[in-house]
Amino acid sequence: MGQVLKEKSSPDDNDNTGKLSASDRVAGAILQDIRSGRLVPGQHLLEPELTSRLGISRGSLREALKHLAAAGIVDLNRFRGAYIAALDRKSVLDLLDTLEPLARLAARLAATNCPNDRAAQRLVKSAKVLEDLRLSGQRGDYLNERRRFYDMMVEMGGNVELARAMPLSRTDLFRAQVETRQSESQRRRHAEGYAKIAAAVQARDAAAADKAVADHFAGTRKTMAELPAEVFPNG
Amino acid sequence: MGQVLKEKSSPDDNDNTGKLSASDRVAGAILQDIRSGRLVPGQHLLEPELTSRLGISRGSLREALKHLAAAGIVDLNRFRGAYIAALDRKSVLDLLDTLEPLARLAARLAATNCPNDRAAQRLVKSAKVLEDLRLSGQRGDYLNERRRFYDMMVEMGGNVELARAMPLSRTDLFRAQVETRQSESQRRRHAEGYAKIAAAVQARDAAAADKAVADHFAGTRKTMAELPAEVFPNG
DNA sequence: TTTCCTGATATTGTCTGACGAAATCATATG
DNA sequence: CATATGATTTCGTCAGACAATATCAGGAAA
Repeated sequence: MGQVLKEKSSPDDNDNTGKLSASDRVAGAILQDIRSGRLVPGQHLLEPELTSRLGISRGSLREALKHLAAAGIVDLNRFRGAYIAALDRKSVLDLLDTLEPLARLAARLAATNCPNDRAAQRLVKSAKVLEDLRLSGQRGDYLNERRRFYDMMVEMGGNVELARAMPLSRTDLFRAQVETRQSESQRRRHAEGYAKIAAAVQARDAAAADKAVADHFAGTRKTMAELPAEVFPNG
Repeated sequence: MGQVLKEKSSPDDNDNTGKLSASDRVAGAILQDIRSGRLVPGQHLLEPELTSRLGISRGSLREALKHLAAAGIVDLNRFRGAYIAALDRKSVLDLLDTLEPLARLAARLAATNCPNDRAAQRLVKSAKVLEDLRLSGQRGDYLNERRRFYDMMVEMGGNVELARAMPLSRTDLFRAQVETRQSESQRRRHAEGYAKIAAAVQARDAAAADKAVADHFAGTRKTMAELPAEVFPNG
């Protein structure tokens, strides 16, 4: 699944009442722990540890793990358990190639279909928050806000299928791997990318939004090329 | 989530031994039943019926349903159970907008990175099989071969993340809705689209492959516009 | 010492049974 | 006919059990 994992009630939630099932809470908690750094890519998830820590039964936990596996967040190995997925360099570049056309579509749609000025302003605000968190905030806060930025942009575009297909949770995963290894200038480049995207959307300029996303991805590819091999599994 | 649901052992399978878990077998069986028409969009899936028919426990079934829900194949409603997802007209058009850039990327990659002639020939062969099945075959056979075509093309391109992100299972879903309502000419247009894509890939012409996919999607949009409202839920 | 085999332990995959919560259905009542 | 009420169904979740498999520790052999 493209993914389709959010923690709060959202269009793709499994229930419409606002109450989350146990497995959804668990899936959200694991995602949150990945963004915050509590769980790291490659880490082995033990059922006994998780069930006791989260206070749920094995059945609910296993449902959550199936959900996360479908989203590519964890790898399930028969009789060996669940591991937080770890992306090697090729997978990261493949993921960027895959995400880019979807993100560009999202940006074009947001610029075209932006329902009102308040929505665009929220996007700009989110970009500003990212700029602030880049310096002051915790790592998890930055990644949470980044996710919020994408979710908002997709929602503004009004294409419900896009929200499903965009592999944002998987991107969170590689961001979590990379986040602590970036230089200040790389971090700045990243945060500024969102500001430019938001500005283009606010200006209702679809072509500029498309280009802003393309530039943003080019910057990310540059950063990936600059990172040392130890950041990725298998050299 | 893009999807990530295959029935046989495949790159995204949860085990590397070739043996499938019970929940994966169930998920595959449900997908197959959708393609073959045994299960129709909107249908309510009852746990007691499925556990007895498939001979598995409720726990395994629920794991499978979580997996399918993450892929957008079933809707899970708290205390109301699982329903085969049904796409209204807007969702179908949104899905086409989302899938198109990914399919074009897949075609370009396949044309560029096609490892050997045999692979390209298999793609052409698959397109021919589709042309045959269009007339003679069962509905499920056509949709299965169509899925195989996409899987092959993606694999030829060598981008593993693309396989995850492409919402092919969700497309199966809307194909299953639409398949029996198409005219002969619409069906022919669809099958011929694959032949043109395969030819461009075989010629190693990325630009032509990209255009062939774009044309194919344009044809599908046309077909969607021609279909009557009763094909889709909610008019 | 190093390597290989073997058994003990740990972990997962799966099933069964149970119970409360919520939805659905049938019936009675106005 | 509409509505309220109780019975039934179905789901969400848990606890416990057992088999299959992987992992690890310790001993035997080179």
